[in-house]
Amino acid sequence: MIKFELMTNYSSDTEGKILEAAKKVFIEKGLEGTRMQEIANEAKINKALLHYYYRTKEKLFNAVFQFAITRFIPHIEGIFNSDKNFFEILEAIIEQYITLISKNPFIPIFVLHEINRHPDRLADIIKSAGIQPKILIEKIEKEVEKGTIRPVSALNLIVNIISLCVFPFAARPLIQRLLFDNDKHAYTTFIQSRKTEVTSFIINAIKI
Amino acid sequence: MIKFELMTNYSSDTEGKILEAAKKVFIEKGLEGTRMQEIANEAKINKALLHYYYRTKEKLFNAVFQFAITRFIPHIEGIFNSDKNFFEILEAIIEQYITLISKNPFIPIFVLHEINRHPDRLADIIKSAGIQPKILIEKIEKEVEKGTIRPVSALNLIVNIISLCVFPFAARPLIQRLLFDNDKHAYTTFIQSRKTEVTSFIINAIKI
DNA sequence: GTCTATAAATTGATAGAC
DNA sequence: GTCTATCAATTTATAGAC
Repeated sequence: MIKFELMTNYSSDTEGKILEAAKKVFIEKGLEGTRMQEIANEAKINKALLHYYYRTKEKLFNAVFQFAITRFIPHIEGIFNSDKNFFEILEAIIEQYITLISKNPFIPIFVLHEINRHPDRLADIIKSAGIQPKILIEKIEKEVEKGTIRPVSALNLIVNIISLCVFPFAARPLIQRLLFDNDKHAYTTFIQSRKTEVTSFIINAIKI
Repeated sequence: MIKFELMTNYSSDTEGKILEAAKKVFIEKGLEGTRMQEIANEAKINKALLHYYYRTKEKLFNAVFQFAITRFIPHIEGIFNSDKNFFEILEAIIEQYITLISKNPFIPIFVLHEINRHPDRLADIIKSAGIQPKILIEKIEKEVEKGTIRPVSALNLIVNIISLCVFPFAARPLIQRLLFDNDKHAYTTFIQSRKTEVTSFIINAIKI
């Protein structure tokens, strides 16, 4: 019989409970806004037990931060291996990315805040994550050469795509209050509508 | 002779030094990441003097937060009173907004983080700031009726404009490292290029 | 592994002299 | 108004029993 530890990939159930609790609290409140006691409460264990599994607050935070980065940076490798054309690839990336962040809506503001506080933390993670923006840049420049899209700056286009996908999550309180009279459901519906709205906006901006 | 207090609009020079120091530290490190001692050092005064002018950390923070909000929300009233057409208005808004934030590049991530931590702080400030998104919404919808621009969703267009202007500042460490090999100057040049890049991107996206 | 109790360090805020 | 000294509360981290 398969043990629970193997299924969850944690070496113990308690360790898993701690990490899940830490994710919830750290991502919502940030490194300096989080109290170890609150994580312990969330995990329904004792505070001393946190330090038994993760010796310091810093180490526990690093585990959460690494997780958050993987949810923040879009995974687009698989999409290029399909037989889609450039516009269909764009559509797939945007749809997947907004869907991903919808499931972790606090990730953007958490990551943005923490990398501004400690930019050095990024250096190591970027290497281990193996991010390759060059592939996407070349893809865009090739489309420009082919004449499929306008002669846009590849870097600007990439930043535009990510901006349009991510920013509405980071600015949720502002958008919800100013544009939707603090109506939570209206905001959520709006976000979902952007999967197609952002796609058509970008395609109109770059198509010949 | 005009006194220094009148010129700076502070009731004393010390009060001004404190507020300037508080802006610098709070905006860079956030409410919970800031130590009163650090503000005192920055202002080159004693810690007790902070509490003499602003009784609590919270009150000092509120003063900084209110300032930050005024630098974060674009001021577009004047632009509508000119004889510009819709595309020229768009261009002016984007150019002014990116210029404004370039002068206060840490404001976006500060404001976004703090309004996520304490969304209730927004309610009061929004009222006193007198922001009117309805004017812009109606302006966009009128252009759609006239047939000047595509039938876009006004709310999505507004969010798109702000996203494209603000996000690159909030994500600076990520963009600078991933796309510019951590070259500070390359990033700055890129940001300036966006004044025209974002404008033409949006115009292409919405023009008939 | 898990707990209670407590140490040790940090930090917001105040008292009181000048 | 400005300072030194200190309080009081919070919070990370550890010691030690079970």
